Amino acid sequence: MLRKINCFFHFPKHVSFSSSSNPCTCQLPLSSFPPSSPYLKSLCSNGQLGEALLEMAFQGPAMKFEGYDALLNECVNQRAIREGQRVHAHMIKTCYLPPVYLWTRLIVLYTKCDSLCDARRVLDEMPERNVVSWTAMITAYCRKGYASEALNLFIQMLRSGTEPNEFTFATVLTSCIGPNGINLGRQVHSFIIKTSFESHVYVGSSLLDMYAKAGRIHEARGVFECLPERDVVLCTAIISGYAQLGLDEEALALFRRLQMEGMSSNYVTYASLLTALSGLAALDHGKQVHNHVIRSQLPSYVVLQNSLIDMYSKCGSLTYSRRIFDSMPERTVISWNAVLVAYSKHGKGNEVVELFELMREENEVQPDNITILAVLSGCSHGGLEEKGLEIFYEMETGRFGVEPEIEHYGCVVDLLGRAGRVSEALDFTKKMPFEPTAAIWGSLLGACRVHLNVEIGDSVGRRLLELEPDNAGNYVILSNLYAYAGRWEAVRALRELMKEKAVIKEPGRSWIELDQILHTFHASDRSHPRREEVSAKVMELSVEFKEAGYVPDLSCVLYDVDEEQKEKILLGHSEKLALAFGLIATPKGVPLRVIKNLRICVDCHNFAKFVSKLKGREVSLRDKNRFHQIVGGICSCGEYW
DNA sequence: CTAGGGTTAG
Repeated sequence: MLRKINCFFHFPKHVSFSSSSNPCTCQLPLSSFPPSSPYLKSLCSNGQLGEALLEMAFQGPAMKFEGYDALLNECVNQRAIREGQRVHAHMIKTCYLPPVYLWTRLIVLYTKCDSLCDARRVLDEMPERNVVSWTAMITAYCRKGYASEALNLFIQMLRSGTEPNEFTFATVLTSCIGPNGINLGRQVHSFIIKTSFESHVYVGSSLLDMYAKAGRIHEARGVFECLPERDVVLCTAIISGYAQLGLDEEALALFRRLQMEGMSSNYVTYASLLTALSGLAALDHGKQVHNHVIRSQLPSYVVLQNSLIDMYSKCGSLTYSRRIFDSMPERTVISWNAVLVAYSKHGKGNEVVELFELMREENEVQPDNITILAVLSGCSHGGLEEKGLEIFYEMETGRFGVEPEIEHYGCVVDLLGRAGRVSEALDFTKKMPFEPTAAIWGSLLGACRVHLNVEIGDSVGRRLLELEPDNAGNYVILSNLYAYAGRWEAVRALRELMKEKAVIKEPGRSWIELDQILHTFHASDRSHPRREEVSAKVMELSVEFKEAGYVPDLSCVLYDVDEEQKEKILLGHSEKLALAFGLIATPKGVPLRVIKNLRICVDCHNFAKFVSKLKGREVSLRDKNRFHQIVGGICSCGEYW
């Protein structure tokens, strides 16, 4: 209605203006009034999409490029798909022939409104396409995770003779992520070199990320070093590349170097850095990053807060972890998962269950498969097998909206095995709808070792060795079990088999952080400046502990040497070195926080209990899977890990 | 008009 009034107001003015240039205009019928593009544009820029659509209807076939452009622009801004469809329909009805630009705006509109089919239809039906139209569609497929559609379309684009540009390359490479995409990615890389886009930062970041995510970190680094220009995203990509591969020291070192060279950081950079610090359990560094984040008054980014939750928990500080979680103005499922995992790894089963109940009560975010995994493994580590089973059966009814996957079944096997219900666990693996993985057999074997079930352990262990002949850990556990049972012949046979298959054990490393320095120890590495002193201290402790009842567990040594040698090997284990160093280098009563890259061995676990009891230190040991919080000789793991 | 890096688990 408003428009009509306006129209009449404008009428006389318009006629007088037009008549001066073209005297015939005043006789034209009403429908051919020259349209008021500025008016339509102002409606659009005010966000009055409804009014603007009325104006469009009023103008009918007189609609011009500017009007459509303004309308589509605002539809994109508002993600207004229905309104956009009306504009689209109007073009068709009035036989308007849009230029490529407008067709492309339609594609963009549909992709931003998650209507990829509509977008694709436009692309297929428009009379001609340019690089932007193709790229917009490819980008949409990439973002939605439709990698093969994206790549097919890219190929179709090349066949059509359209030259890709830097936008196309930056986006299409994100669909070459993963082991299968790498070959195609290399081809795209050579194409990029041929077309001279290889020094473009956006293209470079994408390329780098592709190599990093395929585990080809040297190639990623090569791309990084060759780029003439660097920005935050590129620097973050290489740092997170290292961090995601567990190359935490490299990530940290590179961050330091780049920072000295003047790199700017943003919240993504910090999140990636925190991932590396979590891996290293570098609490002092982590706190420094946290302080920096607070001081620089960054807005509250959920992603960054999530990283902080994880960092504190993996550095052993559950309190801080929870504090971050509680202070967050908004949380995603990842925030909940991170804090659930935190409690789970610390063996706090009750807290896990409590928090999960709170999550369901608040009902702001829906649990996902990882949530349930964290809860189940929390119940397992926390000794709540009945509760865990209850939750698993509830999951099977579909109550959480998450379908049970093989990992969930694995948790139940772990749960039953840990509770000593080993044969039930074995039955469960037979009944579950998945083929058991090596991890599941491994957890069952662990249960057999702890509960000394040689019969099941024997058959499970054999299957496991067939399935995973290269994993040294399996040989160790099975050998432990045979040793407990006094089956020395079997121990020997296992050792032969290991030699035959040339299984290489990943070297065990342990470290401890003192004043922002990580002191790393390794059984056969003598590079630490105080290494001699540390070894002497271990010997001294061993003597002292033996008087108090410590008996070295020689079954932890797989080498075929005499007992004296075995004991010597045990005393060289990296965990003991790190503990001894902690005792030497910190004042009495200070808790010791030791991190190990592998599972901790039974003997070292025992040794640590003596440290806590006889030396009056709380010992926090983080191994590959979980935390061992040892106070007064009692460990939070309940002797099962 | 079209583009790159990120947090939980394993």
